[in-house]
Amino acid sequence: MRIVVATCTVEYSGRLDARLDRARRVLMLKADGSVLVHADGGSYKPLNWMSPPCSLTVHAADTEQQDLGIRERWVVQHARTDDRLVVHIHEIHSDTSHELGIDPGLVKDGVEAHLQKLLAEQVEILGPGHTLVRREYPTAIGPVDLLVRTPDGTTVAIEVKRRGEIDGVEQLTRYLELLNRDPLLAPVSGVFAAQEIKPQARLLAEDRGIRCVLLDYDAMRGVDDSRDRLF
Amino acid sequence: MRIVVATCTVEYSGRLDARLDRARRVLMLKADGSVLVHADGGSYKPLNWMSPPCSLTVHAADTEQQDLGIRERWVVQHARTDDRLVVHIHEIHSDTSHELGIDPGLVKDGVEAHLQKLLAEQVEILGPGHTLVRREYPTAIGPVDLLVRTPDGTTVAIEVKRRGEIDGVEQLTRYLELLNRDPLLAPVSGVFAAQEIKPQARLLAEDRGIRCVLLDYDAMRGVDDSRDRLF
DNA sequence: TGTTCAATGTCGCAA
DNA sequence: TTGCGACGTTGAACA
Repeated sequence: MRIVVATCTVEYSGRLDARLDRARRVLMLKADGSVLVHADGGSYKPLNWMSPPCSLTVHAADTEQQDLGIRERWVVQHARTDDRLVVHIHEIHSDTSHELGIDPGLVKDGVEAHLQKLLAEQVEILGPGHTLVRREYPTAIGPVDLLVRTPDGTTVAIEVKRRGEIDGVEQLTRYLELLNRDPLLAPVSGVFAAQEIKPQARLLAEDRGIRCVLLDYDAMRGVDDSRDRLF
Repeated sequence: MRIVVATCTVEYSGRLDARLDRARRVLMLKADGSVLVHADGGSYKPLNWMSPPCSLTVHAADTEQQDLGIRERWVVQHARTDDRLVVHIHEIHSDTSHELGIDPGLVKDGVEAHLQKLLAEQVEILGPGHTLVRREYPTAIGPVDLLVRTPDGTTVAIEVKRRGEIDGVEQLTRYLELLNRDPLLAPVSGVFAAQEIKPQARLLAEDRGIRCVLLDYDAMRGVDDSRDRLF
């Protein structure tokens, strides 16, 4: 990893054209050839960047560029697409390199897949006597998260989300429309299950006869843990 | 902007829980308090981070932590939410600070708006005798990209996208539903026009009687260029 | 390799 | 502030 603090201008062309006027910035050059241009603010997203696979070539400035105060011209070319980043180096304030080695990587807990798995195992959260038909029930427009049967034999399609918003309700609505065309399944009702449900999503869901269920991840995980201890 | 190269472990808790085991990484501390944890690979996204507004407090390691080889404990707390990032510093390899000033920011030039403009000018792409009613035709739920009339007088609502996905079909469906309530316009048919249409989006569109049209951006731009030369 | 869907998405605009 | 759509989305899982 090489880190350069430099006064520079940057041009990107590829999926769009964009440019950064002259200013002091941090350039992060990673071992895989990728380049990040960061300012002292904004979020984690760089102002501009090139993703791997790509390669950096450094050119000395020609006379005309030198007259403009440019010392070097860095061209970062993507390996497969015609995306290209050009950095004009006016002045280098710092230039250091560091060996980092391979990172062990991020370990995550609490994503949607976990929620879905836990709910599949604790399907009685939806109501007494509910049984799981299957997870990821396939349809022509994609898999339904969970398909469940109630004690009276009704089929229920369940959409699981971490955060329930309108697009999740739309998604479930599409599934329900499709599933209800199947005479072997119909009538299929819907449940929108999430850790958090936005008011507008709840409104839309209930307007369409879809039941909303709030999930308590910690409690569900607690049940899961205690089962682990039992068996 | 402070840049620290350190051997560290990192823990995040907030919208989910995540942890990074001990390794050498780059920590970028921005002027607004935000922190980025970068490895020597991946893309522009950090392994872990905290977005502003947030604040960093540094604690000396207690005896137990010192025994584990930890020298400092950095706590980055988000100002409004309970998102928190904890960095355990085992060893600092480099620690530098740089004044960058305020960045003039990125100047962009978009593509999607251009596609819409080109199609408005070349509306015959949709079929012979088609004429433009107007671009950005206003409705209660937002403007329709293009409204067009066929030779037999039928009205057509067109949604233009660079990449046609399910969201775009949903959007057009909502417009069509609304437009078809207007007795002066109805019946209004729909066209989903994009440089690229995903199979599932095409399936959904056609199921709803919406025609799909692939746009050739380069060809359309070519026509535009040759017109520029003519007139 | 291509497609689909989640994401600590982030970002920007408008009501 | 919230909602909504676009993004050079990125990233991962799966066919």
